[in-house]
This record gives sequence, structure tokens and C-alpha cells, in this order.
Amino acid sequence: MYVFPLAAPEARNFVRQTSQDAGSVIGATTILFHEGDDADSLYEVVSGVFRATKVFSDGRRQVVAFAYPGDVIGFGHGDAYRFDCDALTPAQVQVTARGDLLDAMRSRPELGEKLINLAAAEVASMHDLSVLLCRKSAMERIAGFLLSLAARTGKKTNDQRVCLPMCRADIADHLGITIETVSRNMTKLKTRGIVDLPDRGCFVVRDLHRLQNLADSESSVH
Amino acid sequence: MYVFPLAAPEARNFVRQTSQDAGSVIGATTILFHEGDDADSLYEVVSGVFRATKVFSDGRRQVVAFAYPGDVIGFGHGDAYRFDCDALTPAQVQVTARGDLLDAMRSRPELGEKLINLAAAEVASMHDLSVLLCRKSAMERIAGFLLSLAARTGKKTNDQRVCLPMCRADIADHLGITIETVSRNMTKLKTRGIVDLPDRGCFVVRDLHRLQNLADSESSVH
DNA sequence: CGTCCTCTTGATGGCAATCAACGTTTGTGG
DNA sequence: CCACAAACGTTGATTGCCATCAAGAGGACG
Repeated sequence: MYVFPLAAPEARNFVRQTSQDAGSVIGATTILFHEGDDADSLYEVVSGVFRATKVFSDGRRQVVAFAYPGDVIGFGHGDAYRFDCDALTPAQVQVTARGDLLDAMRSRPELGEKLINLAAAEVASMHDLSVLLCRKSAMERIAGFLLSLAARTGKKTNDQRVCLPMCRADIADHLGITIETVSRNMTKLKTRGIVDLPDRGCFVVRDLHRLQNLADSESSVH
Repeated sequence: MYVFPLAAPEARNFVRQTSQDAGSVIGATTILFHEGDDADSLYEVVSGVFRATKVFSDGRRQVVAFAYPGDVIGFGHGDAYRFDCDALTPAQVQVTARGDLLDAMRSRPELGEKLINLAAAEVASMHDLSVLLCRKSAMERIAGFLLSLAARTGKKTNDQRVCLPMCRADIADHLGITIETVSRNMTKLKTRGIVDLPDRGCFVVRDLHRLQNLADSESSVH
């Protein structure tokens, strides 16, 4: 994924320590970089939401990840970025030159250790994601996705409005299902009173417990 | 996956540089470690094939990876191993204490950089795997799996006998399909003259080109 | 020879993709 | 302000792939 999650404070601190300037505001749909561009910078999301997309030769897309404030984008791509990245909302990023990161690592080896642990955690989460994508039903994927969005934006109780800045196609291409299946299952969740869909662009969890049951059923990791 | 592929010579050299002793021969079905055990060692596979398995609370298994000679098992698990690992064949491994690795990294920071790049490559391959598991049909998965086995054992041309040390259930649990589906598609490959199945325990690629087409169709990465 | 295990083959059903149509919102230009 | 188009979202009908259920074939081994 190359996007370190909020749960990784080391990455955040590390990048902050070596950052050169504060971010300036950029508009929605701004493209951070394309696949194939020189991977010369790291970006920490300060505000807004970004989308990392990989396009295949047959035209299909895989939305690799959505990046929220605190996430770091661009680590570990090698010489060239391996996916496209653009902003879904107006946003701010903090940029770090890749060379600065390598220099810092040379002078402070313990940072290297931390980053390796981070990378290991990232591999672990990717592993979980593979299992999820491989084994879960459409409903389980959607329930899990909504829960992860709520958790990432700090809305961990019932009846809180959660922003849903990505369109159905983005969700579908992220979860490996079709937009119709996303729509049908969202409707089903609404009908059952588990979530509310007041507007396009947001949702409200009405029954956190049942949503969690849907996300976990059949494939809970022990 | 936590299993570095053959294509990562740095990992191999790195572990060799810090290894304490050569491996001794162990038998098939020997258990290297269980999920939850203290992750105090790295293992480089010298000979034989290992299987990394994760068991879920509902009894289902995910075969995380198969490890071939040159692969390194146990990197990045944190304090405890996150899956079970056992030998499918008689095997030899080379063991490195985890502490030795950290010490070496402190004294030689450039190793840390290499390991980070390795981890990044691992994340990249996990990403590809996710897409594969998420998007590919059963036939595409099986074709891709057979090709990867052939490539990993250096059999990259037609009519070479490739060892298939894992049973159908292992293949099924690795690819996220059922043993019946594995069997049906293997039979179909044989019927079409694309592979031969002379014995249980091996296969022969008869038409590499068509097998590659099957593996890539519909979702080739550009 | 019988038991166990792996693998294969057949029949059926369910879930999600696909194809298709319609409703809703947003944006644009007359 | 309205007319229209384009994008997004929802809903319905049908199809196809694969899981599931079931049974049989082929070895391995006592």
C-alpha cells in the first residue's frame, strides 16, 4: 500500500523531523503524482483525503488506499511511484525530499529500525487485507470499510456523521466489487437500520454492534 | 507474507553474514514455529519447501506462503510469530538470532536501508497478490500459481518436470478457492494439453505461452 | 482385503457480475 | 430561470462462476 496508517506515530514524527516546509492548500482533484513519476518526495497528509489508484492495461482500476490526515504517502516506491495519487477534497500536505530521509537514516540508525518495524506492520496489514479481499463477502467488505472510515475519522460511537468523500466507483474499485453491489448493500444496511445515508457524501452509523458483526462474520481473525 | 522471495539477494546475504551456524537436516512435517511463539529467530531455507499457515477461529486456513530455498522466514513478525510454519519436505534451514540482526543493523546503517527497500518490495508484491486474489478467476489464479512455482524452481521452459510438494488443499487455501475447483481446473489444463500431470506431486508445463495467457488474461499489470 | 486419505467428477444452488433502465444531482449555456 | 447534458446513484432481470453437497476412483499401508 505504501501508505502508512494513522496508527504509526513513528512515521509521522520521523517525517516531521525531516520536513522542509509546511504544506500549502491544494484543491480537490489535484494530482500529487502519477505512476511512473520520479519518486523523489514523501507526502504527509495534513488535511483532506487522498486516493491512491493503480490502473491496469485493460482499463480496470484498483484503488490501493485512501489516505487521511496523518498518513504518509510515497514511502518505499523505489525510483518511481507505483500508482497515481490525487486529492478527493481540498487538502494540505507536508513534503519531505527523499534524499533527506536517507540522510537522516544514515546519521540515526535507530530510525532505520523504526522504519523497518513500520514496514513490517504495513506488510502485516497488507496480509490481512489480502485475506479480507479473498475471503469476505460483499457485505462483509462494505461493513468493514465503513467501520474503518469511522475509526479513521475518530467516530467510534453510534449516531455520528462520517464523511464519505469518495464516490461509489472508488469504493467498488477499492473493495474489488461493482458499484451496483456497493449500492445494493448500502441500501440494505439502510433498510435494516444499521446505517443512515442522509446525503451523498456522508453516512451515520446507527447500530455499531450489528455493523461489526456483519464485518466479522465468517472470517474473524483469532 | 514475511517471507522474502528468492529475488531478494540482499536478504540472503544479510542473513548469511550474521548467521551463527549451518543448518541441520530436518524431516518433512517438522514444525518450525507456531503462531504466538516468541519470534526470536530468522530462518533461511537452505533446502526443501516450507508452508506458512494462518488458522482462523472458524477453522478455515489461509496458506500465507510457500518458502523455497533462498527464502527468509520470520522477518518482521514483531515479538511473536504471526503464523504457523512447517516443512512439506525434508529440509535444511540456517538460523539467525533476532538480536544479532538488530545489532548488525546498528553497526552498519546501510543494512537498514537495504532491509527497508526489501520490505518495500515485499509490500509491493503483497499489493500485487491482493489484486490477484481479489480480481482473478480460479483459472487465472491456478495458472499464475503453477507459473510461479516453475519460475521459483528455475524451470522456465516447456517440458520440464516441476515438483509440486503441496497437496490440493494447500493450493486451495493459498489461492482462496476450494480443492474441487483446483482439481477441476488442473484437469482442464491437462485436457487442453497445457500442462501434464504425470504423478501426484509434480507437473510439466507443455505450453508455457498459453499458460501465461491464462494467468494474465483480464488483469495484466501494465 | 479393508481402511484411510487424496484426488476427481457430477449435480445443484447462491452470490455477485453483467446488462439494462430509471431517478437524482450537478453543472452549463441559452 | 429554464433546458439540457453529464455524472452519479439506485433498482431490476438475467447469467455465470464457484462453493457446496455427494459419490466414486486410485493409492498407500497395515
